[in-house]
Amino acid sequence: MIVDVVANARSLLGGVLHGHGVAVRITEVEAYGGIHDPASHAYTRTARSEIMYGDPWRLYVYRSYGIHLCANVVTGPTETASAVLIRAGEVVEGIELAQQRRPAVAAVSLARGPGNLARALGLTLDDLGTYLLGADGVRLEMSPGEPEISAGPRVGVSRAADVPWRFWVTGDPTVSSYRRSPRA
DNA sequence: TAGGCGATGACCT
DNA sequence: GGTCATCGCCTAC
Repeated sequence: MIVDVVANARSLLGGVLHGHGVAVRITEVEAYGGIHDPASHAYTRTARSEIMYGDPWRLYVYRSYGIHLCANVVTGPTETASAVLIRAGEVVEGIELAQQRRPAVAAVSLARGPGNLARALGLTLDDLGTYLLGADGVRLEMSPGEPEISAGPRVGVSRAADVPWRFWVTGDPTVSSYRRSPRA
């Protein structure tokens, strides 16, 4: 199960996430091992994390620091609450719309960082629970091959801060920079 | 029921 | 590179 979420996180790199009129090629992700991972929201089962215990390939959107939204793919299997946080991507469709949502930002930074990515895609809490392999709304298009991948510790987590479950496309300019939690 | 604290980003130096 | 805004959620009374 832990191995699965890591494999799923890696396989999401290079895939394309379609939002509301904007699509991004995923360049950076983090794996969260659900009930076995102290850094995961699902480590303790609450109303907020309930969605992650359900069926896989659903969208988990949560609010961070009161303002930002972050997007996760629930990867299952059911009851393990494994999920993959989408941290960054490259806008490949609907650049004009993304720039409209994020004025005065360089193209390479449009979807750099989880909060920025969610904003570029136009995600809201209404998208919570969307089935990502469906035909409508927010959807995920898997990539056939795997790009060259680098790994490192996850950004901003205070627990399990040294677990190298952050994966990114090697050398890609849209990948966000590493910042360790001050409490780790 | 109240207090503390983020899976962050923007802005300032 | 460092600091701070900001508020919903979780945990402990």
